[in-house]
Amino acid sequence: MDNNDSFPQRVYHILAAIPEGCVTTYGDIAALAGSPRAARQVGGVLKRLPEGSRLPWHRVVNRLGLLSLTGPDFLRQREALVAEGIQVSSNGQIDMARYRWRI
DNA sequence: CACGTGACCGATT
DNA sequence: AAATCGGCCACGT
Repeated sequence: MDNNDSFPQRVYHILAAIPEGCVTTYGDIAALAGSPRAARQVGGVLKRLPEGSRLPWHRVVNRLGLLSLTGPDFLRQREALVAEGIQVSSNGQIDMARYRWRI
Protein backbone atom coordinates (compact mmCIF):
# COMPACT_ATOMS: atom_id res chain seq x y z
CA MET A 1 0.00 0.00 0.00
CA ASP A 2 1.30 3.40 -0.96
CA ASN A 3 1.80 6.10 1.65
CA ASN A 4 0.54 8.88 -0.60
CA ASP A 5 -2.73 7.07 -1.20
CA SER A 6 -5.71 9.04 0.01
CA PHE A 7 -7.44 7.89 3.15
CA PRO A 8 -10.29 6.23 1.25
CA GLN A 9 -7.77 4.43 -1.00
CA ARG A 10 -6.00 3.05 2.03
CA VAL A 11 -9.29 1.86 3.45
CA TYR A 12 -10.08 0.13 0.17
CA HIS A 13 -6.78 -1.73 0.19
CA ILE A 14 -7.19 -2.87 3.77
CA LEU A 15 -10.76 -3.93 3.16
CA ALA A 16 -9.68 -6.06 0.24
CA ALA A 17 -7.24 -7.89 2.51
CA ILE A 18 -9.82 -9.10 5.03
CA PRO A 19 -10.22 -12.84 4.48
CA GLU A 20 -13.61 -14.37 3.90
CA GLY A 21 -15.20 -15.62 7.10
CA CYS A 22 -13.41 -12.98 9.20
CA VAL A 23 -14.25 -9.50 10.41
CA THR A 24 -12.37 -6.47 11.64
CA THR A 25 -13.28 -3.20 13.31
CA TYR A 26 -13.51 0.41 12.19
CA GLY A 27 -10.77 1.30 14.66
CA ASP A 28 -8.42 -1.39 13.39
CA ILE A 29 -8.84 -0.25 9.81
CA ALA A 30 -8.19 3.33 10.86
CA ALA A 31 -5.01 2.23 12.65
CA LEU A 32 -3.82 0.22 9.66
CA ALA A 33 -4.53 3.22 7.45
CA GLY A 34 -2.21 5.27 9.65
CA SER A 35 -4.86 7.30 11.52
CA PRO A 36 -5.59 5.41 14.75
CA ARG A 37 -8.25 7.95 15.82
CA ALA A 38 -10.13 8.09 12.55
CA ALA A 39 -12.56 5.23 13.09
CA ARG A 40 -15.58 7.39 12.29
CA GLN A 41 -14.09 8.34 8.97
CA VAL A 42 -13.75 4.68 8.07
CA GLY A 43 -17.50 4.42 8.51
CA GLY A 44 -17.88 7.47 6.31
CA VAL A 45 -15.79 5.87 3.57
CA LEU A 46 -17.74 2.63 3.69
CA LYS A 47 -21.02 4.50 3.43
CA ARG A 48 -19.80 6.16 0.21
CA LEU A 49 -18.28 3.07 -1.36
CA PRO A 50 -18.27 3.24 -5.18
CA GLU A 51 -21.33 1.72 -6.76
CA GLY A 52 -20.82 -1.91 -7.69
CA SER A 53 -17.51 -2.39 -5.88
CA ARG A 54 -16.79 -5.95 -4.73
CA LEU A 55 -15.17 -4.80 -1.52
CA PRO A 56 -16.28 -6.72 1.57
CA TRP A 57 -17.76 -3.78 3.47
CA HIS A 58 -19.87 -6.24 5.48
CA ARG A 59 -16.77 -7.62 7.25
CA VAL A 60 -16.50 -4.45 9.33
CA VAL A 61 -18.18 -4.15 12.72
CA ASN A 62 -17.59 -2.02 15.80
CA ARG A 63 -15.21 -2.93 18.60
CA LEU A 64 -17.89 -4.88 20.47
CA GLY A 65 -18.68 -7.06 17.49
CA LEU A 66 -21.95 -5.26 16.87
CA LEU A 67 -23.17 -4.34 13.40
CA SER A 68 -23.26 -0.55 13.28
CA LEU A 69 -25.83 -0.42 10.54
CA THR A 70 -29.57 0.07 10.88
CA GLY A 71 -32.68 -0.83 8.95
CA PRO A 72 -32.35 -2.65 5.61
CA ASP A 73 -28.58 -2.20 5.61
CA PHE A 74 -28.37 -4.07 8.89
CA LEU A 75 -30.27 -6.96 7.33
CA ARG A 76 -28.03 -7.02 4.26
CA GLN A 77 -24.89 -7.09 6.37
CA ARG A 78 -26.18 -9.87 8.55
CA GLU A 79 -27.17 -11.89 5.52
CA ALA A 80 -23.75 -11.41 3.91
CA LEU A 81 -21.94 -12.48 7.08
CA VAL A 82 -24.07 -15.55 7.61
CA ALA A 83 -23.50 -16.47 3.97
CA GLU A 84 -19.78 -16.85 4.68
CA GLY A 85 -20.29 -18.93 7.77
CA ILE A 86 -20.19 -16.25 10.45
CA GLN A 87 -22.71 -16.67 13.24
CA VAL A 88 -24.65 -13.49 13.96
CA SER A 89 -27.06 -13.23 16.86
CA SER A 90 -30.51 -11.81 16.23
CA ASN A 91 -29.49 -8.52 17.84
CA GLY A 92 -26.65 -8.27 15.31
CA GLN A 93 -23.65 -9.29 17.35
CA ILE A 94 -20.82 -11.66 16.50
CA ASP A 95 -18.17 -13.40 18.61
CA MET A 96 -15.05 -11.29 18.12
CA ALA A 97 -12.76 -13.75 19.88
CA ARG A 98 -13.63 -16.19 17.17
CA TYR A 99 -13.88 -14.12 13.99
CA ARG A 100 -11.68 -11.08 14.44
CA TRP A 101 -8.93 -10.78 11.87
CA ARG A 102 -5.48 -9.41 12.62
CA ILE A 103 -2.46 -9.44 10.39
C1' DC B 1 -10.98 29.75 6.80
C1' DA B 2 -14.85 27.89 10.27
C1' DC B 3 -18.06 25.32 11.13
C1' DG B 4 -21.19 20.76 11.41
C1' DT B 5 -21.46 15.96 10.71
C1' DG B 6 -20.79 11.01 11.73
C1' DA B 7 -21.52 2.62 9.62
C1' DC B 8 -16.40 5.12 16.23
C1' DC B 9 -13.64 4.60 20.73
C1' DG B 10 -12.12 4.75 25.53
C1' DA B 11 -12.93 6.28 29.98
C1' DT B 12 -16.10 7.56 33.25
C1' DT B 13 -20.31 7.78 35.69
C1' DA C 1 -24.15 -3.45 32.92
C1' DA C 2 -25.71 0.45 30.52
C1' DA C 3 -25.76 5.20 29.52
C1' DT C 4 -23.18 9.43 28.91
C1' DC C 5 -19.19 12.40 27.66
C1' DG C 6 -15.21 14.08 25.25
C1' DG C 7 -12.20 13.43 21.86
C1' DC C 8 -11.28 12.30 17.32
C1' DC C 9 -10.49 13.69 12.16
C1' DA C 10 -11.76 13.37 7.07
C1' DC C 11 -15.11 15.74 4.34
C1' DG C 12 -18.57 18.64 2.77
C1' DT C 13 -20.53 23.27 2.78
